[in-house]
Amino acid sequence: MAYRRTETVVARLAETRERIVTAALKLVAREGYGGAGIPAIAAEAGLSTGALYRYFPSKAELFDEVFRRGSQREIDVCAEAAAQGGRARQRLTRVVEVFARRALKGRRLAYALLAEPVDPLIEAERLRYRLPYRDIFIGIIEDGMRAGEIAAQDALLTASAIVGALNEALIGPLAPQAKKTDQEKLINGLALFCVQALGPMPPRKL
Amino acid sequence: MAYRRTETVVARLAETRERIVTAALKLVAREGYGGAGIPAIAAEAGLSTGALYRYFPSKAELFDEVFRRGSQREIDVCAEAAAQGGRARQRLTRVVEVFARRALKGRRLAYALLAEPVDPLIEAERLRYRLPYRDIFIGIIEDGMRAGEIAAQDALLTASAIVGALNEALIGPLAPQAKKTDQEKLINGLALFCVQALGPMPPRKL
DNA sequence: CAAAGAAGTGAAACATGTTTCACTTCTTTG
DNA sequence: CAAAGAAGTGAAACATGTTTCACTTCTTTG
Repeated sequence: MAYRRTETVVARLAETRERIVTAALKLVAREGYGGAGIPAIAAEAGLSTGALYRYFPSKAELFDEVFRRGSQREIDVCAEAAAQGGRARQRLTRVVEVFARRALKGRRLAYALLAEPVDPLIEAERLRYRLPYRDIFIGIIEDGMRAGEIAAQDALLTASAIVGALNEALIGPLAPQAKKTDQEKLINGLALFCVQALGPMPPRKL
Repeated sequence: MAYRRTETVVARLAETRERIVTAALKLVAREGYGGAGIPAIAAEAGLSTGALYRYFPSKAELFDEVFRRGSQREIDVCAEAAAQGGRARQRLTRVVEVFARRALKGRRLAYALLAEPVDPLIEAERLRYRLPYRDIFIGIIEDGMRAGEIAAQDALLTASAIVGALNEALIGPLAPQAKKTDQEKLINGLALFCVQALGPMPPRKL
């Protein structure tokens, strides 16, 4: 045998793979899906179209990773906000504020991740990355019910509705052609909406 | 001149046009967008692919009408539910119940109209038909604020969030592969969510 | 540095639709 | 029923990407 993947090569391969994902994310964040075709991504990553296919077997699989990468940080930050203790309503408020504030800061990418029309094939991947948010809310709601802070309810339903409410209310302001809105007002309004949707504090059991 | 569009012909043309829209709606409702390509729609309407293009200059324009047709009835029913008087919270509850109940009854079509991944080109058309719902909610909220029934708030924000909450909470149950859920519980849960999100009754002004 | 095995190239092939167009059929009129 | 104008046909052309592949370049080993 005359060739073996040496450590250096393996490292470079990993680095190239990484560069592809980064390039895709960059293009999506800058130009949306229109500017993020395979040849453009390959070029941005500094390699040929054909070579890209040594790293990802299809565009769908590449974008699975792109979404994971793009979403993971946001999800982590939200999860952290949720984990910081306090009562259910406080935690929910924190998460909503963090989520909305960050989305409004990285608008173009947030728009692509949440709402920009995209190929059906890829849409399926994107949809998957809503679930972690929903699960964060489910956790908060269940804790709140257990602690008697919020009335008994279907946590899955409430959590899904909150996710939908956040996304839909943000789509307008996130859209590339949106005129700028008062962000703090929007964030506070959204947090209030979500907290109120949980319903009033239930009467204390004796 | 040897040919003139006679009334009969005009009527038949209108009828054919109508048949195209109906065929498209039928295919979408039965098989989703995968089964609703131009040739399939033409065949279902009983004419050739080429002929269809005498009635609609492009697929996007055809689907604009398809969505209008598919949504208009629902929008009308919701608008009617909103118009039936009562206080803001009652009206909101009625609209949410009507909307959700009807969506759950015509599941496949509702799924296609609300959530099924679709070509970006067509997605843009579909998005447009969310606005009427939002506007219905805006009307209710503004009436409620004027009447002092609900606290001052950004009606656009609240209405958007409600639309998003309804859609997202329904997507799961509407998806073709969903296991069946307790519909009445879902409907009531959604209505409660939305009403509570409006916030508590404001203190009466003296 | 020759041999072997991978990785990289980029033009061409493919895939998957939508849309067009040369031709045919139908409808109307005188 | 001939002439004229539309409507209808459906195979072919187009459009718009993604994906492949014959070939080249690079890396490693003995």
